[in-house]
Amino acid sequence: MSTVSIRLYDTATREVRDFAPLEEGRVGIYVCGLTVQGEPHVGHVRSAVNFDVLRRWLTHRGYDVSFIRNVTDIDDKILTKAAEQGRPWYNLAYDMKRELDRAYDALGVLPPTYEPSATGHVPEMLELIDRLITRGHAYAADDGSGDVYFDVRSWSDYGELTHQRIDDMEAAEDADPRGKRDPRDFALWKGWKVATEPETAAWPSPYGPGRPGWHIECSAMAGKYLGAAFDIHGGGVDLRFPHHENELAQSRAAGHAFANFWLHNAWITTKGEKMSKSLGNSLTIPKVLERVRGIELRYYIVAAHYRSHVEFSFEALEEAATGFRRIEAFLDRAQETAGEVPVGEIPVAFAAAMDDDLGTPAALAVLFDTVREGNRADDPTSQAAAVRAMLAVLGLDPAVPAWGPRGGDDQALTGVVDALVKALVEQRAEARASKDFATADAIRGQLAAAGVVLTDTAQGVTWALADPTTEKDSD
RNA sequence: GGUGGAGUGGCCGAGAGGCGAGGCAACGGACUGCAAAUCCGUCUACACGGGUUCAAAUCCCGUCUCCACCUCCA
Repeated sequence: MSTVSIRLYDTATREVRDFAPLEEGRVGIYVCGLTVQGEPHVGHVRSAVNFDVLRRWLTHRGYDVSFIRNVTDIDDKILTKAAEQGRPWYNLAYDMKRELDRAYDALGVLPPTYEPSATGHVPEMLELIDRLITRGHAYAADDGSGDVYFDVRSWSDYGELTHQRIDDMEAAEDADPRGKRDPRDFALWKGWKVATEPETAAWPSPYGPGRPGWHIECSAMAGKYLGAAFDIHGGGVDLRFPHHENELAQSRAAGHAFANFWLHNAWITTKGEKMSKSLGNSLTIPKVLERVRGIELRYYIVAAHYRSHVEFSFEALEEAATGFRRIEAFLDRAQETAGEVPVGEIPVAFAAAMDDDLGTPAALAVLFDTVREGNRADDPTSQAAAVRAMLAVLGLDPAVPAWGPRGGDDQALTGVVDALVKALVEQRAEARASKDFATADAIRGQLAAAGVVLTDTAQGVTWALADPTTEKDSD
């Protein structure tokens, strides 16, 4: 196990480096999850899928992976949106968290080892803040606001993650310096604004009632569940600065070595702009899943390298889905000719691609090569087994029960339809045997009209539901 | 102003000095009663201008265009 060398791109050093865990055989990963303030969209889910693949690959390589992904369930936006909607902030946050869980499930993202939430870790954050104040890297504002800030000037390494110098940074646009000593100082603790904020959003602290700043939660929770030093910290590119830079600064200033590798996934944009800006909710997960299945959306995401910017379009998504169905069709055929296909060994070339900074595109090329080889073979069992192994490690094995029956249909119903279709298939076979092709085609036509597609193969006739995406152009 | 990233064939999307990634689409062929699927084959590109090299999509210089971040956006 320890001889395999996985290489990963580390944002901090700006290079692909050999990955070695701090502790033999174990890997700790902390990924910044979402602020649960709205419905999750394709972009949000990309991060989750990318890091899910990382986790699965490390697990496949024999590491015992501890995977922590947080939920930010209190912040300015949650408070603002909840107020707009006239409901308690915790109701909005909880609601959106459940929505997010559904999205993760729909995309086959494994549950993390643990999913800590900010509101559940206020004491840990306060402890860290206290430590920073004691060490001279943070201060309580003297403007009576109850805010506590991190003192960036006190930490000479500030900017090390994104390689920026403090003096080159633009000062905050919000202009209101409040009680900051330097405009770049960031909030560790935000005093309760009695006039505008609900009492439920304030926690007691030595600095007065308030709530945590954004960055401090990740430092506190990563420290609690993964230790002062851990292997990998992940998130979207936008989080590099300020979020990760600040996490790093406050953690190091508190005396923790913190993350060894920093991984960042690139964006999915639509029409050249960030999804969060895109009009309306057309790209929320539930909406997108009206067009393709979750496993197909996942495939689309996995087909691009995690560090490559992806320009989302439904055309490209459906094209990808078509490609994925080719893999599924191969597995179906293999199963029909050879019975249950086991999960086999992963080809060396596939593993090499994955070891090289999670080269999923190259890995998929190996997968498709294997599919073609299997389609050519008299007995496709070994190729099918390899394909299943490769899919499994990408979280794309359609045989995994979590994906449910094909097309989302009920298993029992499928059995009934199967019996009915088989009866018609027999009638058609008789017609074909007596060269009555008009009747044979009529039967096939009837089935097609009902959404059942027949395929004649050397081994007999099979049926499948028509491609749902081509049926759904009505709206 | 600072820090990063990108421009690849009809489309998506890899690669990062030589030996044509892969997928989707299209076209031709095989198979088929027909179709579908599958297989075989075809089309085959690196934003622009210079340069280095036996050899450049890949390295260097310059130009253009686009994107992200710069204090609570994955």
